[in-house]
Amino acid sequence: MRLAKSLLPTLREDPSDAEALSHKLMLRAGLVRQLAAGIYVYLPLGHRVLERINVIIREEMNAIGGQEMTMPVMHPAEIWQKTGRWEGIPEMFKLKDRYGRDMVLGMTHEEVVAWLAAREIRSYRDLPQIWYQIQTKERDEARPRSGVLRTREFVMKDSYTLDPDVAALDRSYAAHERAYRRIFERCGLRFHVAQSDTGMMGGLGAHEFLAPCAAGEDEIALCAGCGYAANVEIARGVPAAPAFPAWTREEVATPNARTIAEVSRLLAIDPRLTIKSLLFVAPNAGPVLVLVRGDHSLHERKLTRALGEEARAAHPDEVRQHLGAPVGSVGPVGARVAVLADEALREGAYVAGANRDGVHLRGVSAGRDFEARFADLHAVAAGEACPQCGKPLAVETVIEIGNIFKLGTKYSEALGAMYLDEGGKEQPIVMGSYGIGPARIAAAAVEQLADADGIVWPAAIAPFQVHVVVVSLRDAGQVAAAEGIYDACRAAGLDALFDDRDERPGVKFKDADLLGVPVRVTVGNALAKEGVVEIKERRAPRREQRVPKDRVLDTLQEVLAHPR
RNA sequence: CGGGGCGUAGCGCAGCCCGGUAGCGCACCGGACUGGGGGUCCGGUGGUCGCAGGUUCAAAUCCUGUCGCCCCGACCA
Repeated sequence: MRLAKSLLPTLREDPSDAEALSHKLMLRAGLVRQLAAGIYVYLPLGHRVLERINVIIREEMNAIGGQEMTMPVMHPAEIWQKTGRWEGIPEMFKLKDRYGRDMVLGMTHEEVVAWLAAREIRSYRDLPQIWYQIQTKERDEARPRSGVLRTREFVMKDSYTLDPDVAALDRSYAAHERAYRRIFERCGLRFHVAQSDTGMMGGLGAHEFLAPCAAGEDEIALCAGCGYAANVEIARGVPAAPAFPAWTREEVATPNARTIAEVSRLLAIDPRLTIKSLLFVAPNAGPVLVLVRGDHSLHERKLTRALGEEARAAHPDEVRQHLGAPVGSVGPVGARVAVLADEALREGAYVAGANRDGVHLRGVSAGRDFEARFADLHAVAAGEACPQCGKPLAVETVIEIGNIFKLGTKYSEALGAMYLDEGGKEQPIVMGSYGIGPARIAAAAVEQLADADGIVWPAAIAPFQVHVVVVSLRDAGQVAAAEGIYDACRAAGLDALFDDRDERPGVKFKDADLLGVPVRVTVGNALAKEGVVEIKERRAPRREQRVPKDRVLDTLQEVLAHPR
């Protein structure tokens, strides 16, 4: 591609709307433009990156027997009503056709797959199947953000497995896990595979593929010792217990001290020796006093799981009503509501609110001073012990780039996707569903590899393999040599970008660094003086080779064959 | 949905408090010089100041409403 006449608008400054590194760089390097909140145009360069990622995904999906197809973006409401997902999903775009019929814009395709399977799959002999597509999804996100990382419209590779039973599903699931690992490895990403919450998809199990990066939205706990990795939503860490002083139970005056920090400072104790008491109200169970250790924070997803329903934080007047004391002075002793405590509080004696303003209780122990149900409730912090091997856990910020779910029979039963087994008995098809976000792969690669000068693409997903820069358009020798190199690259099957603009060299070099193409060939003064051009790797700018112009292609192929 | 911020030329911003001819840098167009890390000089083009209403002799500026975008949180198949 020749730059002079291409739509490749680079920006000298960071756009004011962009915060995340990948957002800034993808805008600056001319990969994308934003049409509306969470809705993006992919310009030619961005399109190329996505296509290269999609090629890798296709190869690996085909390798495990995936069959590519295309399902509709727009669906009749009926199939969603049958599975019960028509109601209660705020992200669903709903619309009506001209006759007033309800339609939905697809955010995922379990319903369509189950509908299709209900018509086309009849016998155990038809199973297993792996169906996939690379197609646009629409989700009315509450808060699109971070550029291309969280959008309302995005392309997704979604695949679905159909199996006769759970054992077969396990095999399809394992095949996907292997394929996903290969895809992300080939894309040049650092990533982790972690157990995850099955969430509203329901189902038998799930894993997420997570790429560490600063702009991430999730956190995972990782164990370097045994490889344990889990989203903090479900990760179980074992916090070290503090040294408990030999307290007898007594009241202590804590005037004007409400927060854990204030109380522990006033009493000159370790915050780990305090209990944080939070009143929640559950729709069915009513008020629940939730306890975590003073230095811990409650993870609300864990609370939801422990309660079996979603509770909300109580209003200050509700706290007073149920416990007779203001927020900050409440505690479990004598509380006339159910108490749910984090596992970390099973042992030891703590300082807790006394349900009276200005007073706390010292030496409070679960079991002796109050009754509580225990559950894992606190968000895992770095340094807690691994639940499997006891080594310290690390916590990393990550972006989800793929997920795999064992769905079970929820969708097939709702839509009548049945088959006849060997005994002639009708059985529901066991489904799995699996997603990858190509745009997130691209953004995660930018986040992980960029340096101060711009993007550094992994060779496998770079928009071009070679970036040819001619220093001076006035020098006919340079131009002829650069044209020759550009033509030779293309003839050899290398994707090349040719900066043929009449710009000063500095502008071209800055843009080349910004765009992040793996290898740059510079045709400049050294050509006339020494008969050589320069070949430089984007990721190793200090290493530069000077090669005669007829050796360029060989050198390029060598460099590209051994990235980094 | 709760909290905060911002909408002025293609991009980045000033002007707004204290009403009175809409400005700067970059980009863009023409010219001259220059040519290895975002050049210099000369001359230009380009703006319903997000939108609507109000106050006023006069509104980018004050008031009311509204739309859009960003950030934090909630949410997230």
